[in-house]
Amino acid sequence: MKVKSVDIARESLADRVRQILTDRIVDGTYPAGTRLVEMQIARELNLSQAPVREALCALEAARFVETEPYRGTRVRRIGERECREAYQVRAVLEGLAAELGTANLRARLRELRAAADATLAAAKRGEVMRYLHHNVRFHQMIIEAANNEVLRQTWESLAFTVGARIRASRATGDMIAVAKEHREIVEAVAHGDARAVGRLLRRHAEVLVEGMAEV
Amino acid sequence: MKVKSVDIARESLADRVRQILTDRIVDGTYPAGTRLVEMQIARELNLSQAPVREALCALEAARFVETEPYRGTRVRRIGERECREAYQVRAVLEGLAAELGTANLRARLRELRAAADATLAAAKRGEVMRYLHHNVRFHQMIIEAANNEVLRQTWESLAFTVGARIRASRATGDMIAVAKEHREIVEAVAHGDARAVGRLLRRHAEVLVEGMAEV
DNA sequence: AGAAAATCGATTATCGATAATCGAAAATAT
DNA sequence: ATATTTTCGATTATCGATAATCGATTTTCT
Repeated sequence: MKVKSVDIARESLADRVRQILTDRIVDGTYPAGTRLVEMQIARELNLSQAPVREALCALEAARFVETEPYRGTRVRRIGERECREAYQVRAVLEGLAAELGTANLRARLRELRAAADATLAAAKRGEVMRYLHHNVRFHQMIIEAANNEVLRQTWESLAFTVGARIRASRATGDMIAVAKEHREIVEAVAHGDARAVGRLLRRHAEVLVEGMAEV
Repeated sequence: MKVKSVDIARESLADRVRQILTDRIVDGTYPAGTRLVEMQIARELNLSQAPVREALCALEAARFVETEPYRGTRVRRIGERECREAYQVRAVLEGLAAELGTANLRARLRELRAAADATLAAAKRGEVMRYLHHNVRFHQMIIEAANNEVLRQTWESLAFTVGARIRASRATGDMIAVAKEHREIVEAVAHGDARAVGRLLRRHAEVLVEGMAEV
């Protein structure tokens, strides 16, 4: 009988490689522009080129990296323009989410308000990472309330574009102002005013776009 | 001096495979649920497993197919619900495009109107394929006018979900009604009324959702 | 010296073969 | 006869090696 080492591996090697590379890109170990050389990574992780290549293929699809034929793969660089564009798209997606999901959201009002409060609290204390965490959570709740899987995935596909830029720019400028807007949004949800929620979310994203500095 | 044969092959094998498989999925050669066996395809095209596998990876990312570890890949089946969801998302994307791009669009009003007219003409003659073609073209023009690359790509990523369902359901019900709405939209563009264009487009997509029958 | 051509090292793209895994069918046990 | 285990064929996942291509460097020619 074969004993599976510890069976931590229910996933394929390629999946694990993908996860590792994703982490490194997100946490800044591989900054924008870094070349990802297949055999280098393969040797480091003690495996062959194939699973690495597959992981890179997935990362390219998620637009984390760019690949040119015979020229290799590098971590994608996200410009101010692209980030602005992504914010505009996200804004309407969240606006839609609001109109679809305000009713559901109202049922979980307590939770939503908690997220908003946590965001504000972190902002006031200047705890950037915590602030970002709760901020994401707040928006995520809104998206999930819409109960529209296509919407959720589409929204998530923009997360990297937006997130990378935020981290890069350290644009934590007016965290407090942003967090306060969350409370406004919570109030609109409490009143069940879907249109208002949508409008606030769209404006919310627009403000963030304005507040973005060039790097 | 090197003469590049005819440079028909500037793309990798994997790219070509991807194109071939995409075509077959879109044109119905591989209906939903069809298994895509790597070595089978490789033998048919006289190449090894690797490029086929890479192509499948790309198709999975585009959500044309689904892959389960050690269980293979099959053409994705798109349900009524998912299609409805995709339409809702598309609707707000086009609404955004309208508000961003109505000014640009106005400059190309003649072209837009031509597309709308062609759609209506095809609808009246019952030429389904031509109708679909011009219909897509019309919406594409609106998206492109917005001059927002993230928006364009996001919109395009929904094309399969929506298109597959349309072909499957043969839901050509009220082509004429749809085409007539296009003319309304053209008029709003002519007046430069971005808000109205946005509203019309959102309603436009909603109507299509209603008109969708279960298969 | 300066431009064109040949060479070279590094890396990707592809190949052919093997290992791992799955589902179903066959064999065995109760 | 039914339930459990074993075997088997098919297919995916991974490997190691080779071919193709690229950019830079060196060489050659004028």
